[in-house]
Amino acid sequence: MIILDYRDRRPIYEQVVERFQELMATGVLPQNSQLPSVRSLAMELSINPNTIQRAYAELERQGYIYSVKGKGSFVAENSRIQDRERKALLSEWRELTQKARSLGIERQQVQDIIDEIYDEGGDKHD
Amino acid sequence: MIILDYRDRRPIYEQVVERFQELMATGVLPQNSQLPSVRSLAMELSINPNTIQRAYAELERQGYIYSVKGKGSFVAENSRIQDRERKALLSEWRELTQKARSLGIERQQVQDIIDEIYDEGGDKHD
DNA sequence: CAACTGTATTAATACGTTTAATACAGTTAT
DNA sequence: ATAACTGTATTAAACGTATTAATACAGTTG
Repeated sequence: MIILDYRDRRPIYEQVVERFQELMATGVLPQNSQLPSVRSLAMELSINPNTIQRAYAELERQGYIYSVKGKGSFVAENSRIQDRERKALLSEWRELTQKARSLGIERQQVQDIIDEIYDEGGDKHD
Repeated sequence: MIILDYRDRRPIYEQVVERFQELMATGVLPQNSQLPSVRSLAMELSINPNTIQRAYAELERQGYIYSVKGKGSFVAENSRIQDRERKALLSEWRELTQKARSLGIERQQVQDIIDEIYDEGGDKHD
């Protein structure tokens, strides 16, 4: 479920945060479903529990999960999460598109990529 | 010309590298034009010359500039630079677009942003 | 020769991440 | 109640990297 990339320069806890955000945004982790415990996930990834602790604390701070002492950590209300993720991504996407234009990339070129991705592209929708 | 963002978590030398790449890719710094000297730029940004030295070394390693002892540092052949920048950006753009689709963002929505940017958008072309 | 250029090197400092080792608090099943 | 889970908090050490500092050397230019 979680894969660490040690060549990635970003800290581990941040990779964990981002990965869980993806899993929640895509619905793989449904609302109120339980995350692995701090200690078990640390064991599984062969890292220190404190690092997972930090990742979970960050996820909770951002409203992605809620934690209950003695019980565990759970996915927060999903609709909000997906909405937030989409907005963040679209904002990033807009920036990058503007940069593309400023670099003189033709409209047709980005158009082709969109067609490619949205026509045949990866996984099916319902 | 160069602005440092100390809230940015990336190292200073990397910000300098990226900023110069932009200036070269957009043609603000034409081929063979001279970059500010290591010491003068360090002075201007109120940072250590070694940091600029590192940024320039990285730019040279990546083929963006060439340096001549006693003379200065200069922008390398520009066509290659712009080509490389475009390819790098398009690759990043494709990835982000795929992520958008996987998050369930509609084709029309990204289409609208493209239209917005490429129709009215920022600066004029020739 | 003076005043610029780039380049190299060594040391010290600072900072953030991660680990380690605990401890405490709440839940659950036996 | 006790063992075995959960989350949470804290302190210290280790480690890597970025940055600064202080030089030194080499080449160019007027």
